[in-house]
Amino acid sequence: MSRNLALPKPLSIFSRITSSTKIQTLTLQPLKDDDLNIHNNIFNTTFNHEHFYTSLLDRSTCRRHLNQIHSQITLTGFQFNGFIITKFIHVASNLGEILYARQVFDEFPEPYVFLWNAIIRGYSKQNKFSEGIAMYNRMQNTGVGPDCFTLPHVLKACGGAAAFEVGRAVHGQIFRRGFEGDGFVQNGLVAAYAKCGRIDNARSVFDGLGDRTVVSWTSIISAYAQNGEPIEALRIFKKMRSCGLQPDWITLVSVISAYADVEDVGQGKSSHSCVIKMGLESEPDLRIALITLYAKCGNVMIAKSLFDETETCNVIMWNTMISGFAKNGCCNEAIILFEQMLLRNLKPDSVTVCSTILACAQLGSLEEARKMGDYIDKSEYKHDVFVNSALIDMYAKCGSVELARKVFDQTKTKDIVVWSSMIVGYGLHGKAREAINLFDSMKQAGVGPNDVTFIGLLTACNHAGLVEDGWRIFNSMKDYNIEPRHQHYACVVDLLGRAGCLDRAYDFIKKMPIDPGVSVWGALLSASRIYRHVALGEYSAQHLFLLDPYNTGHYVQLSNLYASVRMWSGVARVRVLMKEKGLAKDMGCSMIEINGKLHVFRMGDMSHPRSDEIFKEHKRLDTRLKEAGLVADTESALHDLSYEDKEESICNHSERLAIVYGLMSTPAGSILRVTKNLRACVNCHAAIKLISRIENREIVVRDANRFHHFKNGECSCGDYW
DNA sequence: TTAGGGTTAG
Repeated sequence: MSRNLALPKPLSIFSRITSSTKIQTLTLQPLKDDDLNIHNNIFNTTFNHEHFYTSLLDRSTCRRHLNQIHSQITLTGFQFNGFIITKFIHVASNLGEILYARQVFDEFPEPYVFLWNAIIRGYSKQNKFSEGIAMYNRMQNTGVGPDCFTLPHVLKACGGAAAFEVGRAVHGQIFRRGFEGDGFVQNGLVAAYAKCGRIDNARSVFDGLGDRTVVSWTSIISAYAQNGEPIEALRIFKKMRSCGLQPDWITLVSVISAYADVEDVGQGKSSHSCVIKMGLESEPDLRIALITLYAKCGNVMIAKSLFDETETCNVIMWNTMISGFAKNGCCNEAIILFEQMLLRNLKPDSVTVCSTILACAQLGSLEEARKMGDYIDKSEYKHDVFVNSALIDMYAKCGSVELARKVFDQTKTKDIVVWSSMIVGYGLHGKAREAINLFDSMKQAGVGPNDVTFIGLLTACNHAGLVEDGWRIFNSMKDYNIEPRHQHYACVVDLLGRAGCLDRAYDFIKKMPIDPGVSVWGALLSASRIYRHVALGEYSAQHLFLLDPYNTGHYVQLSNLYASVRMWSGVARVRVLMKEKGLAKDMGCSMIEINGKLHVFRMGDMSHPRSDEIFKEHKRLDTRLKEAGLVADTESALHDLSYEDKEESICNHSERLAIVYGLMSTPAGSILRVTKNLRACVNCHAAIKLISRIENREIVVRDANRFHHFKNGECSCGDYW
């Protein structure tokens, strides 16, 4: 028998060994130290060693068990028994002891295919894909050919490492060795190609399958779902059903995730009922898919109740809920959940901290960001590339490009995402020179740019008004074989439009090789509003109302454009349109953090406990501003108010209240940081510049679009936003 | 011993 290779004669000690029946009963119980002490309970000479060691290994739960079993194996001379050692490698790698498994593998003189399968499987299971592939190559170099069990494991490794070329080579071997009819191998190929993003290759393997099982269907459905084609995934799912096949729980995970991607909460809900009908609602991984679905569709409370109902949540479930909160703007809830995790002594993984960092970035509070930064600094994730790029993004979005740069400088292995995050960070703050210089250093470091790098560069040029640099950068994209996407075109339109080159912007749109989307028309409308170009503004708005009819922002922009040229009838028309669609203007809202507590203000907000003092101080400041020469521009949108009313409602804008409260509650000379949900208005921008001078304060405002650093009466945006 | 899924950064 091949698996009994090198089986030595039993040593004398084995003349007194437990009976097989006794071992059968033992397998039902967890391993105890006594079970390992085989010297004490040995009688029977018909003992089956393989059975005995398999039983012990099956019940092992830790490295200590493995150590003891391994020394027994060696002591009894079974270290060359292929069957026992294969089992050992299998169990050790399942327990995460892949290095130990490898050590035992290396001690085996001439491993045959079962042992190779076990070690390759071990590496694949532990996500050590390149090691798995390396072992596969070594196996072949030693003259051992793969069998139908080797191939699915090595294909999994190819998928995990996104090693398309290796996968294709394996595919060739499958043909040459005649495994092309094996269902397991074929499904493995579909999955491997899908994970490499080669959906066409995956599809052609699937199309060639004679016998399609639920696993085959699930493989191709998830292939489309993972590659950004959820609609095709769902179409294939329908086809599978029409062939009379019932989905199992893994199929449903992929289907629900496709519904989440297309944000079809209705169909998602019917899958949820299907899950309940099939009695699968307590399956943790299906819960994760459902929580993602509800969170992505904006039903964050349903997601939370599913989360709360779950007795023992695993890390991924916590991650799903934290990122679900963050994506729905519930940043505080996300951070609180992270803190709860720590309080319960649950160990966050790198995904958990990335999701929480994202929540901090969205919240915009530098204080909260610093806390997170300190936590990471003391954690094992200090050198994680994902975490570092998230931190760079967070600090930049929380107003401190300096802290972002500090993390950037401390990041040892800088991948493209780390470089791009920093470039995008500079872009956000209008630091175009720094962004372009960093781009040069990046190229010198041998890192090639990607599409996001260019978004950062173009945004930087936009905010700094560097039209020609931006134009040159956009045109250089083709040198790097990067196809511009909607956002890049929108950046260029914005760049040209803001600089007043409206005709050039419009020409540019006409020549675009792809259909202009919301962002492109939005940029043109915004430029038309700045330069009061009614015809172009109306034209852009027409497109926007078709493409994105429920976005309040477009209506407000058009209305402001009409108001700026005193076309009150136009303003009224837009109002009617909004009413018909059931839309209301977004309420401006600003936040400031004082001593770790967030204070939120809306326009004319009287709800703050210190409201009286705030308004008194506001009035005093207003008088000083007027004395310093500030005149409100009352010509925008508020045409149906009297001059005084207009002036009052402008002065009561939320950011002004937040700043007044900040001035009252912080020591002289300290920096104020305010976050606003909409874009800063012209009046407030002018007022804040003046406040920074007369109060001698640096004020950092994050609006919906970018950062403004106000200092000594000037703003970093150079009045260009 | 073997295949399919779910959470994360710009």
